[in-house]
Amino acid sequence: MRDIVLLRTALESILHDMGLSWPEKAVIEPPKDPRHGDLACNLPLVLTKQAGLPPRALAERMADELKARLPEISALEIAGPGFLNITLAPAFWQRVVPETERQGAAFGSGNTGQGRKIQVEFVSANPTGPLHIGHGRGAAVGDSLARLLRFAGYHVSTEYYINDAGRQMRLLGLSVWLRLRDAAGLTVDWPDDYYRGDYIRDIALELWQKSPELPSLPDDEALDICFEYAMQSILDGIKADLAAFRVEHQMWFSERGLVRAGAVERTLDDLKREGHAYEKDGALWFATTPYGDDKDRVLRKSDGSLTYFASDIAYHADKFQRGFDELWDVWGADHHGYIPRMRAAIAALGRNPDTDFGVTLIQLVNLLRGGEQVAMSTRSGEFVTLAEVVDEVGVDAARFMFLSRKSDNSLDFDLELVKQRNMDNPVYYVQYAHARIAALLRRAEGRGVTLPESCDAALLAPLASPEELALLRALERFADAVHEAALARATHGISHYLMELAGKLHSYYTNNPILSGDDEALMRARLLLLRAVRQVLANGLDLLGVSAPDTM
RNA sequence: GUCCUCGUAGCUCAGUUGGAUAGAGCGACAGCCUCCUAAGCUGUAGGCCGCAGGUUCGAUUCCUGCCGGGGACACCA
Repeated sequence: MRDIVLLRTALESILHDMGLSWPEKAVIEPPKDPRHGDLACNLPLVLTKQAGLPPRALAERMADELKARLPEISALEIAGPGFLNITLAPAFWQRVVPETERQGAAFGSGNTGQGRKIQVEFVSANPTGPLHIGHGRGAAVGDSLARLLRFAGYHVSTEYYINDAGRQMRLLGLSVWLRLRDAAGLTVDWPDDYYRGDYIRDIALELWQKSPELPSLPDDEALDICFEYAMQSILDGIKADLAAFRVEHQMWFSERGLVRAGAVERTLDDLKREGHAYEKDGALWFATTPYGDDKDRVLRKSDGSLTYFASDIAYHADKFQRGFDELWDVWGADHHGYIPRMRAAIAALGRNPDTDFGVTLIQLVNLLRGGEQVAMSTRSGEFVTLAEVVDEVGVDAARFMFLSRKSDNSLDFDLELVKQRNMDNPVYYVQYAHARIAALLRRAEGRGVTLPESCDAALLAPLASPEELALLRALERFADAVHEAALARATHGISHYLMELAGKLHSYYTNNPILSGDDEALMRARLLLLRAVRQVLANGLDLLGVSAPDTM
């Protein structure tokens, strides 16, 4: 980042002096092939036309000016018709090390968000059963997105929306009630769609023990008690599972609370008043088509009951009223078709759906065990819960697996593979890099080598080999990776960055004896470099919610 | 049927505001521990970036069509 800013500033000032301006198409970036130097800048044809010079002459003029103005440049070549390949001196790159020391855990953080208030809503699973592996993916993605955005200078709030007002929840109460009646030896008419999991029976038995009088109560009353108890019990389980998965929701928001406060009715009134809603066939419709939806959507059914969509609009209106600039929702991919109507709702609320609202879709997780599909269905009760998976493979491996792939691609999650401690499981590769450095620093300390809290340029001067410069450059790129990932509202770039940094570290570690050399100044410089690498690995892993162990 | 999305090495996937010779890991093959953690390193092989057009000085990237995988299309949540 520093390097690009440096070069860009210099180039702009040169162009300015020539009476030219920076063209849109000109890019400064690290070349894919390191042989082309640290930075490559292309000079588009537009520029040569403006300058009235042939491409080669312009490139030469720019090169001369750059060399005169930037003492940091150690090599500069003109490649092809319009490429300037620039190499910066080691001293420039070495400055990143004291920067990691100064900033510590904050190194890499930035001000991409400029304090923008963004709310990330994720998981929000109906509390009708324990979280399964698919919820786990959404949990990891949402939680890490929040960590990333916070790190990048956004003001982030995380929230779980509890859908406790709908039909599914009545069905949950009924399922528990029927289980309880069954256990009490009363007659039971099983509907087709009740919840069958063992946890329903457990809840029913637990409740019966606490309230032995329950089977003799009238249906309505008993149902209410069953529902309340079951939901609370399941929510407690969900909270515990999320906590164990290192996932934090700052706010738990109840749909029922929203409905009871009259917020849904108020929102419907507002929509009607603004001309967004109309009556047809005895139902209340929301005109979403003007905003690009396929068809208009029902808000209140002809039987008088509200749709989920109606309360969801009220919910999003409520969020905006709470002062958020942007709402970011993490949804299951089956909500794909729901996005256009939600965007329409956002627009009807007077907000910009392009900038103030966004959705991350979480594709399906195919849970496998040794290549065999594991069946999942909440209703039938045959599923592997998040808690079971975490128990089997660990939080780190599970989170890293979820976060190293784009979330809108389906993911094969093979329990046997994720348990393995090899490169099928990249989390260990990254963690191992961290642990190796920690071990090395411990050993150095044991030998009486003490490192200063903060180092100066002279101490780092010995770092000049290609591998060392590659590591320094990689450290420099961390902030860029954070910036880009934050703008993309996706964390997989961080995982890939960490894999790359760890790879460079392992290679360096294997090929360069750190402690056994006889050049003490070099040894100290290398230890300082590695300490900086460890800091960046730890910072990156923390964004993913993965631990950075000192020993493995 | 309509819309969305994906298609990159044998496998799992990165990469693209259009730029030089397209990357990583796994798997395969060949090497490296009397030495700082071998959960590691080094090297080799492996590619019409789905196909066909278009825009451009330049396309894996943008546009159109087609083929193939996945998904969404309720007065469900």
